[in-house]
Amino acid sequence: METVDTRQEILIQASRLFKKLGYRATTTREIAKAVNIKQPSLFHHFPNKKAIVEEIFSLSLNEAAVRIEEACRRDGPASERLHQYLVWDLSTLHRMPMAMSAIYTGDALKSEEFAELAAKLKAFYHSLEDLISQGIDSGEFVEIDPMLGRLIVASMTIAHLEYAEEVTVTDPDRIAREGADLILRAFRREQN
Amino acid sequence: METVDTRQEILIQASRLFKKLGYRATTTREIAKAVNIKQPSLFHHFPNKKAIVEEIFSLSLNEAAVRIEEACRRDGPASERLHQYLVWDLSTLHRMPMAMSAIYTGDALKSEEFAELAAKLKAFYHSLEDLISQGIDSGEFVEIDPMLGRLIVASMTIAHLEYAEEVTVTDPDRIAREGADLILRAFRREQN
DNA sequence: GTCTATAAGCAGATAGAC
DNA sequence: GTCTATCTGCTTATAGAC
Repeated sequence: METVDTRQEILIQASRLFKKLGYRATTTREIAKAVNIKQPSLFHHFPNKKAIVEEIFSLSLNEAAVRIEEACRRDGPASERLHQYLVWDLSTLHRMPMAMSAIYTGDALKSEEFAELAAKLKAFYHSLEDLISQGIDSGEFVEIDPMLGRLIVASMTIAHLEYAEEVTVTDPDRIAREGADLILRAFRREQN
Repeated sequence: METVDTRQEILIQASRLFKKLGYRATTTREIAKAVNIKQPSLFHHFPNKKAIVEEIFSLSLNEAAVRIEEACRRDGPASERLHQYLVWDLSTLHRMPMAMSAIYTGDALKSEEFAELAAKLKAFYHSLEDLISQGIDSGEFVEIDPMLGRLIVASMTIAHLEYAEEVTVTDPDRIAREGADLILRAFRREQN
């Protein structure tokens, strides 16, 4: 077995355990057992436990941060730009072999140990609130506090992610489109 | 200071720490420090750390489980029964001095240690899915998997709870009504 | 009802052989 | 690249004085 496979397997098994037990409650011994290696072997692939969660996080957040910022700056209806972003986000996440909902649901980034990751996430949330504000100003969305809008988008994204992790996804693109539609329903003003 | 006050204060401070750090990551020393007592004094009020989280959980779940089941069996439009339930749920949670979102967001009930609590929550979710199914069958709600509907209701409830914990709530009833309206928007079919 | 002292166990991480 | 053995520190919880 090549190194890269073990590395990938660590990320997959760790994400599933983080989802089930939480980051702090998941021990490096449990991760190692799921990967079928002994606990100290983990430290050949990652310098520490924190680095595992950071890599899973980066996998989903780095590109998302760029794309949401782009969506903020583009022209056109805010609801369409948000919809496009959500379709990309959901289809990307649905394709990943890791249990991505673990990251946002879990306890990891709430502790001060992960202040840097939390700051990145905060910047992402700021762009999302900006985009929602644009939609409220243009009359596309109902008038809610953009912060509440952001919390709803984030929580519904996680809910949809958890749903897709339970049922068998055959067409990630279709389920991503349905998810984006559902999220926008929650605060898009009726057109007719 | 009376015993009951210290007990209550432990529940409040513990819930805030559970929300911030997660159940497993919050140490009994940290809880004790927040309450201004020493760590072993906690064990005079609660037999163990688990009992603290169980009490916070029971505070919100016991009555909720009875009420959602009643809502399932009553007559009338399912959307109205769900709305009434959500208004009660949100206004009750918004009035509590504990950080109630901690319980559902957190890592606590995912571990096997809390299998009993998880079973109670599962029964609650079952009733919620039943009520959503009724609304889909009657044409009040859009046609989605009831499981996805349940995940959305639960995640939006938590989002609204987190929102109310951030901003200062002056009128719990009004904000509860607005929250229930917003949650139902997500999958109620337009009437006109 | 709160304290100090401490037990018993488990965590993440390192050393060094193979 | 994986192993066995082990260190150090921190965790929950108990014992028993006041």
